[in-house]
Amino acid sequence: VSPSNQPVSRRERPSKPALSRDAIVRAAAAILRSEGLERLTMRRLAHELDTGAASLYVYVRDTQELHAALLDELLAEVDPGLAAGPGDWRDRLWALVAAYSDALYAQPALARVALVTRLSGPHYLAVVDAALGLLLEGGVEPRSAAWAVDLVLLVATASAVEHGSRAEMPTADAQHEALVAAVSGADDRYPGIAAVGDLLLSGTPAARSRWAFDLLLNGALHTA
Amino acid sequence: VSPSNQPVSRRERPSKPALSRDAIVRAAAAILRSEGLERLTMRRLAHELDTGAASLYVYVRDTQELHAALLDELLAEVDPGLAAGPGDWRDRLWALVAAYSDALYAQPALARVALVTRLSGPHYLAVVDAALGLLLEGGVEPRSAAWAVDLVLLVATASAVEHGSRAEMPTADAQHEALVAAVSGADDRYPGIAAVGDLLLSGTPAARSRWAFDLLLNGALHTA
DNA sequence: ACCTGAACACCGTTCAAGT
DNA sequence: ACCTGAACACCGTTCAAGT
Repeated sequence: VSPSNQPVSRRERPSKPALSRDAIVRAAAAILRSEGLERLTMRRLAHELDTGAASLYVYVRDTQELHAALLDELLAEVDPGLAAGPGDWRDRLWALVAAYSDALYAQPALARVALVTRLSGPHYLAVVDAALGLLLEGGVEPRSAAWAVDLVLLVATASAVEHGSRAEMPTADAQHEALVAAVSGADDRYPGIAAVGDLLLSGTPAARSRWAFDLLLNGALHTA
Repeated sequence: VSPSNQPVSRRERPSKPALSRDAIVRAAAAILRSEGLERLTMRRLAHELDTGAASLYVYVRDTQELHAALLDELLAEVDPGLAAGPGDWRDRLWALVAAYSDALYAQPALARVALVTRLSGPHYLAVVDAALGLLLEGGVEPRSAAWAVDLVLLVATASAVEHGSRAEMPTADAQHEALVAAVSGADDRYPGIAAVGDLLLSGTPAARSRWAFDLLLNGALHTA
């Protein structure tokens, strides 16, 4: 075996990186960006790294752990500095939450991960921390703030799951029309629905998100 | 072919029902109750009905449609009559929402379906209708009520997904401990988290649910 | 210690062919 | 029209065997 053996083989396949947890997460993030989480399978990822799927399990416990790592990477896009931007504390908190929402709307499949796993990555903690700081600045009681931050992020996450999933589904339009038909056909069987009528499905997603955010803040300020 | 041919074959296999959408949904519900949604696959369901998986596609578009049908069956457990029970409108709305939560907590996998598909089944509509009626009775503006009912059910659904998923996951404890460690180790890097400390993870799920519900109602009453 | 091929135990959905 | 077997195109994870 000559000493030049390894360099030569590197020159033959210059794209093959050494296997490591970092390299795996980076390659996974690249596939996520270009093809979506659905196409990011262990086999596909291993293929990209010129190895077999089994080799990945040396560095990653399972798919869920990999997804959690990718989600925290995604949340790096949310700038906690928004908490120190212009406007009053409500506006700044909204800017932060909107940035968090945007990140998840871009990857609805990862939003699902955010709902299912307990996150504790540095970027997630940075978002929680910044939001908490603003709630306290706004005069929300510490215990209310602690519980409210969870609720605000839960609503943002669940909304991203909801809308993102529908955007991906081929049957989403048919489902929406079924609901529209049910609501406009509401009569004595559903008096409450009949009473509010079109209001139930009114408003843009953006308007409803902002309204929900204001409701949550008002609620946090008025609930012991 | 003798006239007694069919009865005889029925006696030979008395458990084989005629294939129909209804029979399929009923058999699916039985598997769901006894083994959970994870084990309810098209192949498994077909096996139970003494047929091949392909035959199911005559009556059901795909797994998602089947899941939506099962979810509406599950919501039959939520009694809209709770809206007419004792107590003031808040108590009755809470009873209704708690019943909805309980149903979803019992089947977290179906709660995930509730988040991802637009529901329009009769039992879902009955819950929405009853909740709307109570909000209007409580003096919430019609538009606020229309949007708030969505938000209240979204929070209940997302909470069921969150807790149910964690109960199912083998790594849930490790994840929770990672978060506990991160929160109690918070220092200057996360001043907001350090400020509230243990409050972030305090309270039972039941206490937090009830608090979130009150916050949502207070918010609905204080948001135009 | 790290890496691998092959295997295990499955999936949802489609489709040509039968009745 | 309804039903079927077989196929298509895949999965995540484990494990004995190699280096």
